[in-house]
Amino acid sequence: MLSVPEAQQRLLPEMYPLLQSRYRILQTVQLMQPIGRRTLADSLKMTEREIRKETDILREQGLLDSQKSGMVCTDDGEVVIDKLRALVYEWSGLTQLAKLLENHFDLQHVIVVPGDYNEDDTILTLLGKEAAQQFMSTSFDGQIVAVTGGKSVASLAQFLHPTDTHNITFVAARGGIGHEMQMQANTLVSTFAMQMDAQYRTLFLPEHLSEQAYQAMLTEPMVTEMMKYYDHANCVIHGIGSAEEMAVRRNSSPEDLRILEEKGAVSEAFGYYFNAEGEIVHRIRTIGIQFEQVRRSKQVIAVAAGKQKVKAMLSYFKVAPKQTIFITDEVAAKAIAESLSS
Amino acid sequence: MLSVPEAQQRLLPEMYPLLQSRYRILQTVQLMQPIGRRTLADSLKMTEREIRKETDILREQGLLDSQKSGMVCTDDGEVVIDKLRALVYEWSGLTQLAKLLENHFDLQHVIVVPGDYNEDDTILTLLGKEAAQQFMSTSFDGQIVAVTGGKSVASLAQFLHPTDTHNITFVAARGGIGHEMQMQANTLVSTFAMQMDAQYRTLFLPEHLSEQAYQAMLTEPMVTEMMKYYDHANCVIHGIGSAEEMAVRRNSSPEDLRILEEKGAVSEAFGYYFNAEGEIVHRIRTIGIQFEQVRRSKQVIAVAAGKQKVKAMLSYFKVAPKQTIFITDEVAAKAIAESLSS
DNA sequence: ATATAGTGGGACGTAATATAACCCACCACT
DNA sequence: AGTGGTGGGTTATATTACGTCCCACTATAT
Repeated sequence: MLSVPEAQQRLLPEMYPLLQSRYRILQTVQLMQPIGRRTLADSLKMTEREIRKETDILREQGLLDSQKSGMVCTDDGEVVIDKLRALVYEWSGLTQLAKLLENHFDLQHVIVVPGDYNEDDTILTLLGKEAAQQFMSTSFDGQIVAVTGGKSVASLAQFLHPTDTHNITFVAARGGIGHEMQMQANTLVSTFAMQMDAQYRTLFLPEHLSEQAYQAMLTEPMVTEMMKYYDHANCVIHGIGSAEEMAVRRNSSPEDLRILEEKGAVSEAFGYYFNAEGEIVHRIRTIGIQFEQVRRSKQVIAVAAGKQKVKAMLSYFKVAPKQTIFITDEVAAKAIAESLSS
Repeated sequence: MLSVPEAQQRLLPEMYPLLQSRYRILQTVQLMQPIGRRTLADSLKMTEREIRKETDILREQGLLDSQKSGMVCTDDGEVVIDKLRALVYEWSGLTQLAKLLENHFDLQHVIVVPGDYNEDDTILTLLGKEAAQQFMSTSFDGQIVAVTGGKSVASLAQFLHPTDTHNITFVAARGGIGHEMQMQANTLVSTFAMQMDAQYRTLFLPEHLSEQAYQAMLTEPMVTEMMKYYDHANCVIHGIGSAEEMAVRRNSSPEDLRILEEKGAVSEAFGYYFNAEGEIVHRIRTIGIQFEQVRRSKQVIAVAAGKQKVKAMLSYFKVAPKQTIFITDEVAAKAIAESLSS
């Protein structure tokens, strides 16, 4: 039997793509407000005219407001976005995709965000929004949150805000001093903490330690303190990297690169490298959270998107903790689904 | 707070008239199938091109099928029509209109069908469909149904079909031999009975009897039998006429016409004439069901539509039995609502 | 058997609309 | 004070929608 929305879609087939595109526009305005026509058109890979036509209608409907500084989403607009999210995701097959991944990888929850991470600038923002929402909706007093680096994890920052929970502590999941300060764990924990009026602990350490230096560090007070935090972490927020990409970004030694290639490393997460079968084949020699500690954590939020990371995801999720909440984009999810069915 | 359909409508305001017109087309095809583009266009007062565009889409969606003899509604199409009826009526404000009349006239149920009885040929069919549905859904074994004449009542015929109830008897609510055989009570009861595999009783009598003839008739066996039926009628299906119209159609005597005008007759139902206050001011002198017998009937179905009958409706419903189910068209309902608010 | 009214599909010139690419005055930052 | 981004306006052009016929066919009624 047909449901009413199905019947409606049957009678008005052209409604579906229209709704989807208009929803996307309104959603993007909400995320990037205030924003102008041209910037919006660039961001969504649409023509200025198309944007103009749709925004005119949205403005007429009172979902959008045009100010001197650009277009902003009205309160009504936000309500509409919230109300229709489930419907749009359902129609786009995103819910089904999510369920598929959820079952296959045996994860707690999977959220698939519409669009292509590589094509659309707003996807990263969407990922962050969903992830932040997931995190905040389950946060509790005295929570200890381990956070890794990376663009995906960084995307949460703008959506974190103080909740009625207190005494949350963000800790950098790994020590490190890198080039891209903006994306580093140490930077992120301080940003996150600031957004949420919470505490944070950083760990500034060289990325690659010699065996002696490593052993020496283990007894340092600041390190033992961090280890204690790692042991009591209630939540881990992390990204998933493709092995090559990560190794290059960390400008690993030629020796390390050789080892990684030799051992068939495909994915990386919290300093561990996994091969295609999900086995740990290497670990960055630095202070950081242990995989076992991640496994014991009550909640794990994994954020990763983009087609280029599909292989890495397929590898890592062979061993990922079951309590993981995974947030990704449509393109990656579809690619995963395809590789599973073939 | 906004509901999902409301939010949808907010985001896609142009969807509403489109849905409405497309629904109307599909509905009309169902009622008049097989039907061609041009006939359909004439019937709906639309251009052929518009009909063509919409039917092309409907055909593509598998809701319609084009045969040599014309377009027909597929099974899927009928399902879609059923599923969306409530939604379309709701959006058109028909449900609200119906509730308004229901409350004001204190009736059991009011159904308002979209469109203008005078403009659109399909409205009569729609009225009949709804009325027939109401009747059949409440029919029971051994039911005695009194039926009057008129186009509105006749419209039920094509939608009546055998149900799992037995021993239904249709009886002509009034005796009569008129010109328009197709619309006469005697003709209708036989048609209704044939459609439903039921019994029927007719009463062929002159319309206007002299006092002596009337008194003589009362003792006739066929008349007394009918009287007994009237007394046990469980259901009355009738139309509502405007007084002038009816009097003319029945080519009443100049004397009667004078009396009617003098007494301010506005509406007519089962041979009774009512003035604007709903008081009985006249009665056709012929054998027929008594108003008191109608009042005692378990169910009363009144069918009447068209702007020209609004005054009559306003008059009759001042005294209509509370168990009446009233089926009318949008234009009439709106006119009534307006006259109530002013 | 034949006439006729009605059918779906096709075609075409025209009218209406959408489109892309600008310009402009203005504002908020830097 | 400069500069990049903003919404609004405009215009020639491309595209689509539209109304209106024509055609071959068929089912029904005469």
